[in-house]
Amino acid sequence: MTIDGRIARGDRTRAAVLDRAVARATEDGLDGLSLGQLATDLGVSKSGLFAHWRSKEDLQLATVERAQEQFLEQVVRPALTAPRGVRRLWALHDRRIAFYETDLLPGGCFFAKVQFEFSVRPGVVRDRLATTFTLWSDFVDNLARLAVHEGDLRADTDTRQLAYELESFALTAVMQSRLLSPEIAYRYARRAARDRLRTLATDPDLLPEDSA
Amino acid sequence: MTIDGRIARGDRTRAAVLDRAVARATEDGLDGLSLGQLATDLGVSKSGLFAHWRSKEDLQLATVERAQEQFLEQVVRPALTAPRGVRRLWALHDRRIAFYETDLLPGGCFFAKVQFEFSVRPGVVRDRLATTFTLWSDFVDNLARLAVHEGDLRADTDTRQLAYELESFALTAVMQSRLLSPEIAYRYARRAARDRLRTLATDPDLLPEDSA
DNA sequence: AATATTTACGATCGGTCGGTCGGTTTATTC
DNA sequence: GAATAAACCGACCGACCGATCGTAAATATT
Repeated sequence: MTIDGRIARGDRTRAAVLDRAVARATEDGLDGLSLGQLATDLGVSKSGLFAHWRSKEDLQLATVERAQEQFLEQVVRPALTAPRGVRRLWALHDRRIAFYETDLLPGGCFFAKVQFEFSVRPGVVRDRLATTFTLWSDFVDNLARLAVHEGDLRADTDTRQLAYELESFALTAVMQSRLLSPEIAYRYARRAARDRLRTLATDPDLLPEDSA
Repeated sequence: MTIDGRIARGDRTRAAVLDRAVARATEDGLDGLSLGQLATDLGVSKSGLFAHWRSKEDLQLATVERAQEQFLEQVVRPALTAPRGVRRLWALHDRRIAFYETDLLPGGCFFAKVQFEFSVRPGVVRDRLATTFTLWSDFVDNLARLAVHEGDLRADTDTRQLAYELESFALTAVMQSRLLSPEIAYRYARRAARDRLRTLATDPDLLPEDSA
């Protein structure tokens, strides 16, 4: 046990490992993740990892959970401070598609990468990813419902459908930005979301102009 | 050399290997693709593969090309027989999102899987994938331009943007169908595309009703 | 200071990977 | 039927993988 208020050594190690694991898995995937490389990166021994996690799959699961935490901290929570209504919805989408290409996480989108990696392989990791996806989708859905309630979106808006479409634009932007050009991909993703939100908005002028 | 009209032995082997490679890579990725497993599946020797391709990367490239051929043969070409105008555009999208979940290619979408796998890794394979993507995107763009010319879509339609959005819906459907539920994912993808096409169509009734 | 416990390490295991090599089989040509 | 060349195979290599184990160092408790 440890003294209250003081962080245990093991906890610090675990945190460092998982942060690094998220970064590496974003590039190489959760399967391509090499425990030896991961340990070398951090200057620790590979065998030490097995003291914290029983198997590679356990570490993969923990990595997914850590990535989810990062996402909630750095994307979801800041978006809650945005104005309100459809503007908040827009801010959330905009922050999301920009999130994975800037200084925050320059390696790309962890979830886009990993979701496709495990989409065809049943197991605990895939189940965990599905949970993450549902959680995010529900969050967007709730924000959209709120926007409807606040009068920014039309009353007959299918908020679940809207959440799906915003997800689609973000997902494609992440892929295209690497495969082709980030500028083009972002312009498409932003415009698509803005146009969609405008068609559902009670007042189209609530959304910013096309600043491409 | 071989007698005319008769297929060389090596050609048949190459074709069989690549077809199998596309299937396996769709599940495990192009990196996760094991040459030993691939050879065992086909009842050939692993070393024999190196007689046809110099390295694994060479085989990966050939696999991408084969997948593109399959896509052109089974998705693009049949769609050209569809009526015309916006209906043809719709038929193409519909066929595409259904393509990867039916008996045609039950393993999922090869390109969705592989594009994310190589989106962060520069190299010849990624360049080849970008080519494939551009080719597909241009094709949809051209069909959309044609639909404009035929009077089905509004004259001010941004066909390139439309191609991007249709791509987004298909991409997300492929991922969601595995991660969550195929039925739901397809309903979303179909509805999103239909709604989008309706907003751009000169006559919304050209598109079928929501048959969900 | 002595003890107990967590944490980390080096060495090593069995297994799989991509790739090589020498030799054998198969099909075609003369 | 001999000669030729493409196609193919089994055995093997070094490198790397995830995982195990006994032990040493660091920390906490007494």
